[in-house]
Amino acid sequence: MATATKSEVVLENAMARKLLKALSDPLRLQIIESLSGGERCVCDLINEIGLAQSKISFHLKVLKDAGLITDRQTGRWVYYQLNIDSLNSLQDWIELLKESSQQPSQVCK
Amino acid sequence: MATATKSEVVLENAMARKLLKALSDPLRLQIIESLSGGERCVCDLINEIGLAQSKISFHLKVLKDAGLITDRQTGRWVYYQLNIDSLNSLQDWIELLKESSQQPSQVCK
DNA sequence: TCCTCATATCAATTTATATTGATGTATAGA
DNA sequence: TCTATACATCAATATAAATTGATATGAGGA
Repeated sequence: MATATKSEVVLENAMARKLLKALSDPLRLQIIESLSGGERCVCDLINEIGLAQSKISFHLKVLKDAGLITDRQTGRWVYYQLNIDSLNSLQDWIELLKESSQQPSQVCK
Repeated sequence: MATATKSEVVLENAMARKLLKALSDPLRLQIIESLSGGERCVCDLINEIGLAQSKISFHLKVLKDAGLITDRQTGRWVYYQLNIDSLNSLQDWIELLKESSQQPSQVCK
């Protein structure tokens, strides 16, 4: 059983909000799923996904701002990688949701 | 270590897409977080969240269509509850993402 | 049957988000 | 220093999603 304090829960919620927002776009999910195979440079992502460079770049920024991915530059290339910590946070948040969610309601009348 | 086949992964992705989209709205998250305390009727949600009934109703529908919540009617009241299965699917999807994501990239040149 | 209450739905509008095509910036090599 | 390449950013536009206020549905009680 998880033992998060109230303020931890609030923090988790704020973080989950950002992460889920970033994950709500199909193209961003494609990027995420591609990165789930390991680190990739932007040029590879563009080839793999086959869409405009500015589009990919825009969505990479959204994902990065949300903390879902990290980047590292080497020469002219920028490599992106999934940020495992953010994925763990999301899993934790879901775990907390599940905890007491099966309790029956008060009856309305 | 998870052992999903390729087609299972594709299915997980399609499902994750729907769930994440539904979870991307702040008001829907509020509803979800409220339901994480247990089943609630719409009237309680409206009081708790303090927003227009049509708004709450609209977002409940989105969540229900995505499979995140289930409903049950009793008389004039409708009770909503989190669907644990959907939360489990989401956790599984995240788990798969994490699996080989830390592999280094091929070097570009 | 008529009225009220709980909830759902709808059309019009507003707001948020993504796309496009062009331009900017930094790096590396000639 | 000139050019090409990799990537980021921007302004304009297009698209999608949420909000609003009104109306509809359907259950229960008088």
